Amino acid sequence: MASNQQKPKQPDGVGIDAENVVPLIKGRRATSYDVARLAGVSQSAVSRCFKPGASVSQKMRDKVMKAAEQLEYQPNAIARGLITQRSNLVAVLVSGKLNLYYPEVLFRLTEELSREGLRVLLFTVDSEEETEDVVEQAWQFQVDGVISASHLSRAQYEKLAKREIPVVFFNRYFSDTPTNVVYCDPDAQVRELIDRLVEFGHKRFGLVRGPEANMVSRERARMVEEALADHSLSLKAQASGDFTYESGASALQALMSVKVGAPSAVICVNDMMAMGCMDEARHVMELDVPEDVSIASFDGIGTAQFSSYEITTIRQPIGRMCEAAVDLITSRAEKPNQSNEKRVFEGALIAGSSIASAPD
Amino acid sequence: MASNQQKPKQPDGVGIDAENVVPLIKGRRATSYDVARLAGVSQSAVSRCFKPGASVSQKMRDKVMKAAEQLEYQPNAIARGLITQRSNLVAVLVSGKLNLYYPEVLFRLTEELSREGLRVLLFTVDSEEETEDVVEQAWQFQVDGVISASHLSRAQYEKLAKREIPVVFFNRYFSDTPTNVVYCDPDAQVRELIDRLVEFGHKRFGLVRGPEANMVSRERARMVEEALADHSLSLKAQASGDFTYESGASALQALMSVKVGAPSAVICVNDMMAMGCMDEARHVMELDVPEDVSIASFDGIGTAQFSSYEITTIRQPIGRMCEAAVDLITSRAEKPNQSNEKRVFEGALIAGSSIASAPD
DNA sequence: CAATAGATTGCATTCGAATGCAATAGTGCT
DNA sequence: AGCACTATTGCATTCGAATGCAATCTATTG
Repeated sequence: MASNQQKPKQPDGVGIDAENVVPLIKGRRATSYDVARLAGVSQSAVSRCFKPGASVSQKMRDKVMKAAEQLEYQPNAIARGLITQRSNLVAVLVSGKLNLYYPEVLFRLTEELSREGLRVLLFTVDSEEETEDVVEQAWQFQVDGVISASHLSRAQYEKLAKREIPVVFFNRYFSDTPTNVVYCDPDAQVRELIDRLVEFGHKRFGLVRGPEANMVSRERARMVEEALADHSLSLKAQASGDFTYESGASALQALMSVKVGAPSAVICVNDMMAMGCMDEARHVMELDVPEDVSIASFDGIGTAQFSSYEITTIRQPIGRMCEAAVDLITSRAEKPNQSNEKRVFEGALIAGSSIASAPD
Repeated sequence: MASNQQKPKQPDGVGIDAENVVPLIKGRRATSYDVARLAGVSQSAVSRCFKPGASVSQKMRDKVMKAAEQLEYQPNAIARGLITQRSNLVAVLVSGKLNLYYPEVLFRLTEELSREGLRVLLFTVDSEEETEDVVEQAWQFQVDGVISASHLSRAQYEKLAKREIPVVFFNRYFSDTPTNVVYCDPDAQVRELIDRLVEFGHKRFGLVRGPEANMVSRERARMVEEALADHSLSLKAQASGDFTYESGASALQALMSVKVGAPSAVICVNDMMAMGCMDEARHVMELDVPEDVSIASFDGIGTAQFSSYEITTIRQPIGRMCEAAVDLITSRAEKPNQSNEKRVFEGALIAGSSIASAPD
């Protein structure tokens, strides 16, 4: 062991701290053995000094730390991961599409994870087909958990579950399979929003959905329809997009291109499409928002509150949701057999300037 | 070796493919030894089957692959990293601030890296002080390279360089230390932009900078000043922000709050601040853009082209820059001793609707 | 001062895959 | 069939840190 490097002729005696200063070969990392040799202790002692809560005397700790500093030693996370079976990596799956919701979630998650000593292994996923590759990669890297804010096919989810890798779904879930979920339920706020719009005299509602396969979109759409039904109203027009700005713009065209009875209020299932709608209305169709058409949506991303938009929207408490997601991961990483948990958060209706009384 | 699990009473003979179907204990990963046992071959054979270009017969490959599939075996990237000294991880440093330039770069980099079989270890860094931690983490994980689109202190850079970890600076560099750099040089487009503004009759220019310590901001500001000097003009007002929307909005207030001689054209060193300026002008100060004040900037992010903004800006070829960054990393990971390289790209002037003739 | 519990330390092994080297199998040719 | 090569395969070791267990040291108590 530790017989790499031509040994610098060291006396057999346990020369504490002798001139063992290994002439660090350029580019070669110092290992725990190097530190041990320099400090005149065993490798296990070095290992223990870097493990919080291990039984080490102060004298030992000082000696080792001094040597470690001299050699710029840092424990090798790869080797540690191999033996401990914990990589300290968490795979985070987001969509690569231009939907600014994702960066907000991603950066927040990164922050929260790093607070727990976990690093983010980032994957962008834009379709179910891609999930196979991603899951395989995550598995290869022995990630301690997976947080998915994007697609994750059921088959791949089950592969992870079977392998006992904690998975947390961020604002999405399978309706028929229990999983760990962090979810924002905007039901109450949807009612509040629709109430308000109805008070404003709106009767013709349009909806811009996401892809049919998307659960968040379906749920939000369902809530809108139910809230309308409470007022004995129903959707007059629908269109769908893919959560991007551009698709929101086209959707508005579709909704408004009817001869008569175009909606006076349009609800989009996310902010990004609402921004597209609003711009299309104002700058292409020359409609006033909110005078000619009211627009409201979901998410509460920063951009949608820029003063060009000020969209009335139902905000997700992203910060608390990210904390919860990380908490679910860490607790499951420690005790793998915990049952699934669903943490639900309320939304918050943000009053912007994108809704107003219905035109006559 | 491989003597975990109660051995299922297996005959000593080299039973090729006998009933060695290890009853995979739930949660335990299959290792190359498990596959080897089931296929009746050696562990090294399994390893070779998963190494592209290794010398393996077709018969062997079939046997191993069949067994691997049965056990859902995937090589363990951690163990592989330990022995090969390559982790296939690349640390990417971006700013966590709400500047939408970063997500664009990040997602694009992720895509390009994954094309090369590399994974992104994400770090958000918002100040020089944070870089120490980040570099230490990156080092612990034995990353194959670091791409920094955010802060990275010189001391930390040198630590990485000394350890022969390839580092690529994305659109930033130290003026006095050679490094690997991918950079967009907008010099020609700045001249073009200023020419155009001068033709439009502008004489009073304002500039919104970033933090003084930031190189990109300094360079862009210098180019603007030089281009103005070519027309015997100089800046009439300056303000600075931190690249965010909000700071752009405040900056505009500062620039315009003079009694007389407020600038008729404002250049921002990034799009995000330009969006803030524009919104502040239009929605708070009730100025028309571009009639009362022209606004132009740098970066060319998607959001700045939404029809509420359509900012005239100098776009960076982010796609090609990301490709270049990845290329620099991979080539250095293979041959560590290559000299530093700086790849410079031209910008492109995007004509938006945010500039017009100077008001009288 | 001896005895004993408790705190430290070192030894030896382990994690899972890659690889140099030696052994073996397979091929082509005369 | 015999020989010379080349293509495959297996053996044994390695990467760097963590950890159970045994050995040693320290402190406390009678």
